[in-house]
Amino acid sequence: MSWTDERVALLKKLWVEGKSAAEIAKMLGGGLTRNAVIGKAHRLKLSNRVSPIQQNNKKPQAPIKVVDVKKPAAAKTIKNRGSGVQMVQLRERMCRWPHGDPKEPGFYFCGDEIVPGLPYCDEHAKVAYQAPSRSRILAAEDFEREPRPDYEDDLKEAAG
DNA sequence: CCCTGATTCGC
DNA sequence: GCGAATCAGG
Repeated sequence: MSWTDERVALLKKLWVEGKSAAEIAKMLGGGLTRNAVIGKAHRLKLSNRVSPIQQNNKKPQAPIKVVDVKKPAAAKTIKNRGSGVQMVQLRERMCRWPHGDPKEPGFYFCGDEIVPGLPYCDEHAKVAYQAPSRSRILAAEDFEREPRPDYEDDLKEAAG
């Protein structure tokens, strides 16, 4: 793949919209890497997007104030694990165990490494799946044989 | 360790 | 011109 007019146009558009280089690379496809995108953006002199590092000038989007995320005692009650992550930085492999009220500014997720197949880290998985019913044990054995991404039912069941 | 953009430099 | 490697920072 090369930089056709269309792809350059799309690059410009997305870049200006504030998408990250990695995101743009994926959207453009063709096996482009974020480096390629950045490099191209550079040559196009699109670099007016202030990198997070150079100076922390005004960002184009919402400033997402990280309001003083003090780790509540509850966080350490379970264990001193989980660095505590904001929703925006939550990744696929991060524990989704919530801390605090989602309506409150200091809300965050555990963020620790998850147990494969579960939305939680090992510690929180224990809490979430306490005293498993017989059916759950069977289900658990199931995704030990094969990873099962659709754990939504378990979430509902555990919550309810 | 996950991420961000910036820069360099051989191709 | 291109982009991987590297750098510098969150």
